[in-house]
Amino acid sequence: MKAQQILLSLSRREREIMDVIYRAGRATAAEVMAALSDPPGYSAVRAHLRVLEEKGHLRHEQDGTRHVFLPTLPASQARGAAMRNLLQTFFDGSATKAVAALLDLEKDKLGEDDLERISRLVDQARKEGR
Amino acid sequence: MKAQQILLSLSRREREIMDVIYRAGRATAAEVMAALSDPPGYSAVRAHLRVLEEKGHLRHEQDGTRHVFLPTLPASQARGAAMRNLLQTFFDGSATKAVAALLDLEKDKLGEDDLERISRLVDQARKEGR
DNA sequence: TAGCACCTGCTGGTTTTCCAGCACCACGCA
DNA sequence: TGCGTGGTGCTGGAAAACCAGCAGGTGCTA
Repeated sequence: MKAQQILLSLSRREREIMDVIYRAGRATAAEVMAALSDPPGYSAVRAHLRVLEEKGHLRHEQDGTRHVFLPTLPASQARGAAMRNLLQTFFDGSATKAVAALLDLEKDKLGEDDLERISRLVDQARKEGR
Repeated sequence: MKAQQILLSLSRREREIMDVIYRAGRATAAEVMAALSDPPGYSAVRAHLRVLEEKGHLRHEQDGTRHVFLPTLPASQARGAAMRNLLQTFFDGSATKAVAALLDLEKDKLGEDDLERISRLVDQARKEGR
């Protein structure tokens, strides 16, 4: 399945749950429930997790007696797909515009060292592009 | 309503439709339908648009005999909210990581002039931060 | 003016989502 | 061993989403 299609195949709650799990990396049902906005009951969360696992978006590992859920699609790929989508929807496909928005959005939080690091990233990209 | 909450208040189709409209800036029902994946009938699209308007996410302008729909929330704010959300979900809140992913994702498409432009953006942010 | 193309508003029924409840199992401990 | 805690799987029914169809309006043109 194409990563882009995944987003469209998820219901609202399902997407929210996937977000939580990507954010955390891995999570138990209780942790997912705690992170949800306006959380439903525990069994409801579990039902969603089961469905997501059936659909192939999640898998779980046994940790003692309970399950720890993690995404099937590696975070790196999910990141890429999400970023691409954002780029298309809001930035006209232009990475430059996205960087501009990013810098503006975070300007209060970014320190000199962060900017220095970003600067080096760009320099490196220029070298490689040559 | 907080911009973040908006994302959660939309159903799958609704979100898809909002994406289409943000992408286009403004669109008629027919245009929205054309842009949807696995598109439903024309009346279905119209029903969604009506609901979205009732919910306050869209408004429309008259263009001759038909309606052109546009987002209530300005694109700039929607962009910010979406970016912030992406940052939190996939990049641990770190703009630096996001830029790195962005450069990597688009490395084949970015020309020297793009990188030059991005570089200047960073420099400017550094000056302003001082 | 009649017919056509294209739009709008609304409604009802199917499908999907969403959730709480229930039965059961494993473990720790008095 | 008996009980409490905290996990699991499953199910049915309410609520929401989704969609097609229909009635009606407007403007164009033959």
